[in-house]
Amino acid sequence: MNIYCRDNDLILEDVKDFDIEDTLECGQCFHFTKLAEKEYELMAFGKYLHIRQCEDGELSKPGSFILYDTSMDNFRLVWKNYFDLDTDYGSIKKYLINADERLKDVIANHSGIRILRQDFFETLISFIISQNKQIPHIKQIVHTLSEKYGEEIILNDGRIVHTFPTMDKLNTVSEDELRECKVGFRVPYIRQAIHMIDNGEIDGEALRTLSFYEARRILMSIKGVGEKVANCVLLFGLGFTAAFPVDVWMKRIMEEMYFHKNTKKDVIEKFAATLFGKYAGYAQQYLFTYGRDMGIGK
DNA sequence: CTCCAGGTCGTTG
DNA sequence: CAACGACATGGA
Repeated sequence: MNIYCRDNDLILEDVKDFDIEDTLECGQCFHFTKLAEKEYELMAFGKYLHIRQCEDGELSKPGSFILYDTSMDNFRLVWKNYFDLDTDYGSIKKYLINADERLKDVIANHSGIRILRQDFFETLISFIISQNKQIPHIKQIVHTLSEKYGEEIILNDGRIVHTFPTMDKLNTVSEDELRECKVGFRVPYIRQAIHMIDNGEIDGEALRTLSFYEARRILMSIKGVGEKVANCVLLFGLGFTAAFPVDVWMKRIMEEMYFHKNTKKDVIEKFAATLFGKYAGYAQQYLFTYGRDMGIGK
């Protein structure tokens, strides 16, 4: 990967295994807006990013991206890690294809997916909201929460965008105010999660140092956080790449590919842990997107 | 109008 | 343990 500045923009060239659309649209994050083909704006870690993936041939090398109005410091501090750009996806793909040859086609379908390394708090709240909701609804609620309680960022053109609210800010929001954001029956879940973080029972940085199962056990002590939501938080918000969230889609896909019969979620999860090991989380995201694309299971 | 959504909880068999 | 309805809200 080559990096250089051009005016106020940052140019990335020769980035392997990265497609901005694959990565943002695969259901792992919710706080972004599509501006045009392969062009997005997004907020994370209190920062705003306008990014465009170049057409092949537009710049001297393929796999090029323009990060508008972004400094090298900002990139190194936030976006490099957010997009997981230090991870070699080539070797991960080899590992997964070695585990099961059929993953070759599954990965080829959306080979530019990367597992975003997102903020713990935002991931936790977003996936508590996600239960029994469709992705567009989740995005809508995350945007509403941000507009009401996030920090303002004033862009160069004068437009105002909002970051996802901090834990301290959401901690001051009443039940009724939360309900106005359309989170419905999840209000007490969100409030309990915030409370447990506020009083120190839950600490994102501390969770990172624990074993996968220990960290998950603690996350699931939050009412409203079950195995699936906990696994999403572990994978997308805490860097546990072995986590394998099994939702309705994954259940259908795994049943179709491996079990050929109705199978319980925890059985599927154990099977995936055995087959895909430390990279189960990556496999999950390739499989999820593949299955959704193919419309597996109606 | 009915059904269901990147689920989880509490209650019954 | 396994099965099942409830839960807010919005879109098909």
